[in-house]
Amino acid sequence: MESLTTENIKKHFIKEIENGSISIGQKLDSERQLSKEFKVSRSTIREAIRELNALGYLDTVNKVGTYVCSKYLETATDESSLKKFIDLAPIIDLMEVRYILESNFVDLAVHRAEESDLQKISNLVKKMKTKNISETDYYKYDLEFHYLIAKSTHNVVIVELMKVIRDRIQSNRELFIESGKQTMEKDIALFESIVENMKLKNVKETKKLYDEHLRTVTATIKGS
Amino acid sequence: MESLTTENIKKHFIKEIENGSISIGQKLDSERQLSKEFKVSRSTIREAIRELNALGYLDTVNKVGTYVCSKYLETATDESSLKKFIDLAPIIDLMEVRYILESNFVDLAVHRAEESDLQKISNLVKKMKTKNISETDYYKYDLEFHYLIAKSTHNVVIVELMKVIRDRIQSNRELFIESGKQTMEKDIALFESIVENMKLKNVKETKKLYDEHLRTVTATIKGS
DNA sequence: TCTCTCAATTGGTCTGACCAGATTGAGTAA
DNA sequence: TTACTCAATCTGGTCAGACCAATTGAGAGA
Repeated sequence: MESLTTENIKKHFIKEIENGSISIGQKLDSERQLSKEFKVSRSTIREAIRELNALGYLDTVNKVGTYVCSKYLETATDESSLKKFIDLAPIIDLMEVRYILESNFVDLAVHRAEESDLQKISNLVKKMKTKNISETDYYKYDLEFHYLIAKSTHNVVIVELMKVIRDRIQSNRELFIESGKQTMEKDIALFESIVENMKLKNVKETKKLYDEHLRTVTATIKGS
Repeated sequence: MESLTTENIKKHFIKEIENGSISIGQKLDSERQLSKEFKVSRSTIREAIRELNALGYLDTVNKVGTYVCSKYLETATDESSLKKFIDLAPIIDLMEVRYILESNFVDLAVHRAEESDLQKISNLVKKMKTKNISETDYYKYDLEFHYLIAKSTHNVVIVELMKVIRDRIQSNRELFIESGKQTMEKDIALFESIVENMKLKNVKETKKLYDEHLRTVTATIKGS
């Protein structure tokens, strides 16, 4: 048998992961173990794992182990892929997509929201209410609210898209019009209603309220 | 000075490349040389280089050297970065997003479709009609149809998303159920009506027809 | 049964070595 | 001077064995 190269090992794992032989979240054997199994040195294994990390297939945790990436999005995203694309896209086009996505995934969110999701959203809204927050802070919380709703869909594509869209908006804050205290308070009340309706699994009402808020938000791009 | 980690080295090079301190095509020092410069072991340097290769920043040629990747700038803007993300996403999640997008951007498409867009769509439908095409070919044409509709929105984010979604579906064809001659013919008739209604700028009817087709399409994922 | 302790395990890094192909430059032949 | 040859050198790829610090899990002790 010919000896294996880093490239061979890499391809082997990609194949295994893509056809499902290794399932998402599964922990791989340790590097030392793998080097025995493949009869190569630990460095060869490590270099293959490094690449697969960069490619988003694996996620290695220091002193713990290497896992098939369930949250590959986080790793694959922040350096290269999706973010770069979103960051370069015209903000108008992006907001259009955002509106389409958000106004349509809200019902998925209601259906699939777990207790923990609702809890997080509740806590966020509470934070917005109790403190006399600044508009800048409010802005962040607002985006976070939308992101948490996205997370409740438990659809990784939606989550990841919303994450990078959120980041893009945050870093282009100057393009958006300030909300003003009045809108802020009105929105927070809206958030409360939304959470309550989500808890009651009241899809229709949640959707209506969410859409109302969305229209406010997306109408605040300067000059459009 | 604290000692450098693979992560540090990686970030260092990314920064240098992105701000242009290292120019494209330039050859890096040898691994042994770099390990001296950064005062780390060669393995650390190698692992950083491995990642940067996977991320598309560097290109290493066996026994020759490592070069700053000329492909880097190209890939940053085009779809390949996005592609990586889409290709890794669970197909179910992706189809959900696809459905949300498509069923909602169709009205944008009707509004914004230019003469040339309509022409292209027309031609495609004609091709599907006249020839006695195989199911495999039909499959491609179908995806192309959806893609052309997306293009008519003139929203680059939508176009890019649909492009990579289309490619992903095409390469995972086995996951979808064959349509059968009957569905095929029915669909082609549907396509014709859609084009005609687009030409008439009849948003409501187009949307209705398109949605009808979409439901057929997205219901054909095996085991869902 | 529960808590705490500690040794085994894990990934990250280091050193130093060998291989085989690529590069280069000095010396030879024209 | 010019063209060619070929060996010394350099390169990335791989290997073996070592140490570190954080994590983890099983066994000791309550």
